[in-house]
Amino acid sequence: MSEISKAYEPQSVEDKWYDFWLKQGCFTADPKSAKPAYSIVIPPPNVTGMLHMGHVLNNTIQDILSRKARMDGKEVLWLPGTDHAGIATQVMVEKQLKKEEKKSRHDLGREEFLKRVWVWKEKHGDIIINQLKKLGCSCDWTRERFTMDPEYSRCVQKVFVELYKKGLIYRGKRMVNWCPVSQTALSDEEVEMKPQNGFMYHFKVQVADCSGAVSAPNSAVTDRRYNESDIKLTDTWLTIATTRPETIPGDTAVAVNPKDPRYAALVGKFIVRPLPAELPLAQKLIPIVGDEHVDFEFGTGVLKVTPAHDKADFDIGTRHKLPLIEVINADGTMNTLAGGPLAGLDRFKARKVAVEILTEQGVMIEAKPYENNVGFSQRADVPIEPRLSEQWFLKYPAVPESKACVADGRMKFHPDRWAKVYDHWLTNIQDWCISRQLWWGHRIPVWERTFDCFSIGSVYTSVSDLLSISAKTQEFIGKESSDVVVSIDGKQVTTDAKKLLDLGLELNKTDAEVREIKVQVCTINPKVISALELERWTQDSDVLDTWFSSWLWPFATMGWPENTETLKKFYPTTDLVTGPDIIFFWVARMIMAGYEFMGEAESALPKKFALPDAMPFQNVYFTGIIRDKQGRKMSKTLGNSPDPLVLIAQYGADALRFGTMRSAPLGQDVLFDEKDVELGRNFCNKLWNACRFRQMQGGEVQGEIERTLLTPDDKWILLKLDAAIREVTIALNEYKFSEATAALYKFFWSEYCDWYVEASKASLPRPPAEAAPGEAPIAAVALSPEVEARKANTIAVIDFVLSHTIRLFHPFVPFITEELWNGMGYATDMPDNQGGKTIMNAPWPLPFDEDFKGHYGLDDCYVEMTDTKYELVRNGRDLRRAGNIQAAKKVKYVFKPAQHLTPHDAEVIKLLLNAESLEVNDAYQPPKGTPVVASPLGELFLPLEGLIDVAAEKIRLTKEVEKIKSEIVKVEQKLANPNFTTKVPPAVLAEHEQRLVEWRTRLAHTQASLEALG
RNA sequence: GCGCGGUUAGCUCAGUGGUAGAGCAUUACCUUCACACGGUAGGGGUCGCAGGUUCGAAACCUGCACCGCGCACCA
Repeated sequence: MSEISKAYEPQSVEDKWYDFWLKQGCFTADPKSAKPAYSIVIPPPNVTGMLHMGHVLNNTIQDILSRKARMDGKEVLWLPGTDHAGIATQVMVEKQLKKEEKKSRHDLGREEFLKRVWVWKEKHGDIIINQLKKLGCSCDWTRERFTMDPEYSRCVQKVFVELYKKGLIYRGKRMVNWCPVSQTALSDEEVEMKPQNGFMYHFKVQVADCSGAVSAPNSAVTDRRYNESDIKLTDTWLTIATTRPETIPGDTAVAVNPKDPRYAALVGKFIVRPLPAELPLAQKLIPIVGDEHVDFEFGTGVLKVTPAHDKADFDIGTRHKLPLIEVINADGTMNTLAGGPLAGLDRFKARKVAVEILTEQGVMIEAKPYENNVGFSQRADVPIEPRLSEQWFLKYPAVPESKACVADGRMKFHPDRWAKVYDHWLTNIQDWCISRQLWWGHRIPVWERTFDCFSIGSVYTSVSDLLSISAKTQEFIGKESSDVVVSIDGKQVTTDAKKLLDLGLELNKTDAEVREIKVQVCTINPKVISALELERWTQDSDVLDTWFSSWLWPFATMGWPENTETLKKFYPTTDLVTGPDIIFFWVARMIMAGYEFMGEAESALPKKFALPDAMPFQNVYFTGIIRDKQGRKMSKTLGNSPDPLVLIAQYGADALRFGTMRSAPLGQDVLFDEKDVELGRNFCNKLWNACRFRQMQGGEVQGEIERTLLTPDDKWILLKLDAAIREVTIALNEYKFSEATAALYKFFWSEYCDWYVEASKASLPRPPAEAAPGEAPIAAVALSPEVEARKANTIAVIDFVLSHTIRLFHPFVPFITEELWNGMGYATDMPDNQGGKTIMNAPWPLPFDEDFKGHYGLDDCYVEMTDTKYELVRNGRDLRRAGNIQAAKKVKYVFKPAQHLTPHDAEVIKLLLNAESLEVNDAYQPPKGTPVVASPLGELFLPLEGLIDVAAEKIRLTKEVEKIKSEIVKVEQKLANPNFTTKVPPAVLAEHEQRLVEWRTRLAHTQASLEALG
């Protein structure tokens, strides 16, 4: 800090120190260190992502925790990385491909397309990482991970094999949430319910009797064997309510509640389905079934059942063995089974057309505007389509352990109300659909081949034979059979099973129709894989949900499945900082994965990982969600999200960090306002200038404080510093970041700058004024030894306070504090690993112990005494108003002390009053009308010789008197109440009595001031 | 429907039973030699409503209203 600019300029400071920290390896965690470990894994941002305010909030908190831990002497690992964001990344590259080459991914083919994704990743994947660096994040970049790194991929696939082997992963045909835009299945968590304004359509259908009909349960509707002649249309019509008339062609029944007196008798009869209109009557007939699911209060009490396109209807269909008719394609268009006019139309267009057809038929009764909740694909923002398809599912592992660790408080959530949400989700947990019909992601490590049932036992005799694996590989499999899991028609078999014949026949003898069996091999063993591929086995084409890789993040990033030094040192991690919006997506799943793969929870893995408690982190801090000033969520479409990098360029990273922290209370959403960042900048500037003031006093860092020379003001600020250290430390321990910043702000601005710095000027003789141009330089005035000593001691106090303050601030505003730490010379006295090189490992300030306080005479009475002095000053300044005197104008005060006043205190009061002089006069007789304030220290007069507006001042003081009187009445009433005086704790009683005395004193003082005005 | 937050100064928010607070905004004055990204002094609140507990409630309890969120959903 050789050149001290008048205002802090972050641009010239931030990059310099970040480079320095990197070069010095300050962020690199050493697993061999003897220091206690502290670790955090970053919530990996999407590799396609750009830094937004949510990242700023989240990562600033992680950085504060990491930096604080380093100063606490911990060995810190903050492990960074990105995730591959399956859908988002694939869509982004597809868009680029379309734009630049007018091609789809199918034009390129899977392999070539994936090459393009990697090219994109190499080119743009580190954008967000570099942005995090701009923010000052002290991540160990040497350990940066990406969820598609080869080692990471192996972890994901290994985990898949393990879970497959345990029977927790299975493939099944289920109703899933289908996104017609991305054309993939989604998990339940990726579906967001949104209220939609639509219509509730009421239409009528005619009831038919069909006495001779056979409702063939398992046949497709087109195979129905009704005789047209057996069908008797009745006069009864039923009204059905639906929001989705386009699915009518997929209806295979109408359901009523069997207890509903209106309809119970109709169960067993049929209705004529109005769509597709062109079908012959016999094919339009669908049964009326009785099902308890139907709520007869709702709609008309008659429910159309579309088992292929609705989850609840699917269940009804299963109960009544209804056929399924799929009428909607994977892309959301209608297929030919939907009927001529609808076929080929988009589902929403088809809805309109269906309504038109029904209207033409004269069966449409009404369309009421209706708001209902529709599931939307979170990613593509279109309504999802429930769809029957074959997908991979996971039965969640280690659920009881995961529930217990949070419920019994071993893992703490901050704020803890999220524990309830977490528990509720785990209690109602459904199997996780983990397969995605995408190309970008971890391919499912399952190979499949279909065999003719009759060749089993004749051509193939054993499982390994079936796998057509050479003798050499067979041996390998024999050794590492845990690597290879084989299923035949979904049932796991052992690889060394010799009795394939029995196995195969047993599997198939129940159904003569089945002529083929499916054999699955789940493995990540490359030798086995190459053998399989040679034999035309095909790998499952699906990839895994991105969260199926990020749930392994806390240990897969640390070298698992090897038992690495890093894992030993840093797992389980200490804190996790994330948003509550991914509590199910990520947090809950990581906990389950931790128990499953790192702990004793029935893991098939080597016991080297069997940690007594394998939960992946001890504390989870849930941030709020950043909103704009109007409380709206920040979003790209609204354009209400400021670009953090623009803010950093404009105000500095420290300003952004401090401002964000100050306005982010624990667990509450944050309404972001650029004003907050401005506040941060102003704060940094204040810090800068306070240090600048110290620099202007000249001289080296003063390490030694001479206790005999301490003034009451010195003791006051040291005690305030002690309090600030306590407050900030406690706040950080409780994850109350806004409280910590508020405490720092108050201490530094309102106590140190506003009072101490000003008071200290009494001990710091002004440096000689600059000579005006053309004049001879003014010679420095020699100071007396006493004054020199006092000056040096004051500077020592300033250096002490600043060197502590800067450290307290470091986790919040790392750049400016590093600049000041070095620039002010506070680093020079310290050992290299204790702050000598960088403030990053300077020790975190500790509250003063009793010895320290005793040595320096830091008694709490100095706080009270000095507060009284400052209160007198505040009142004295207020006197200027009576004379309408400008703040800058120097005026003469007279002080009539009530007790001994040291010359130093008199000087301090004079300075703080910005007085031309302060005459201390025991015998002062003020002229009538002289404004005065009284305090326990004495009376302070501002002789104005008739300048004051007596009337206005009287009014003000009279109001003041009234206010004080009312306060006195309040306290008196309390004290007069025997209920109060007998029941209240003595301390509170004493406090009230004391307060009454104080108010009475104030009353006397104010009345004296009033009388003085005549 | 179930659950969870919130409601305090114009705005954003602290405040876990004992004198209602901060920042911003605002008013007046001030470029005084660390800082106008600053200083000094001020104005501004029956703490959402109604009950209850208590000597005492912004805080604890009950109910209600409104705002927001999550989960589950009825076609």
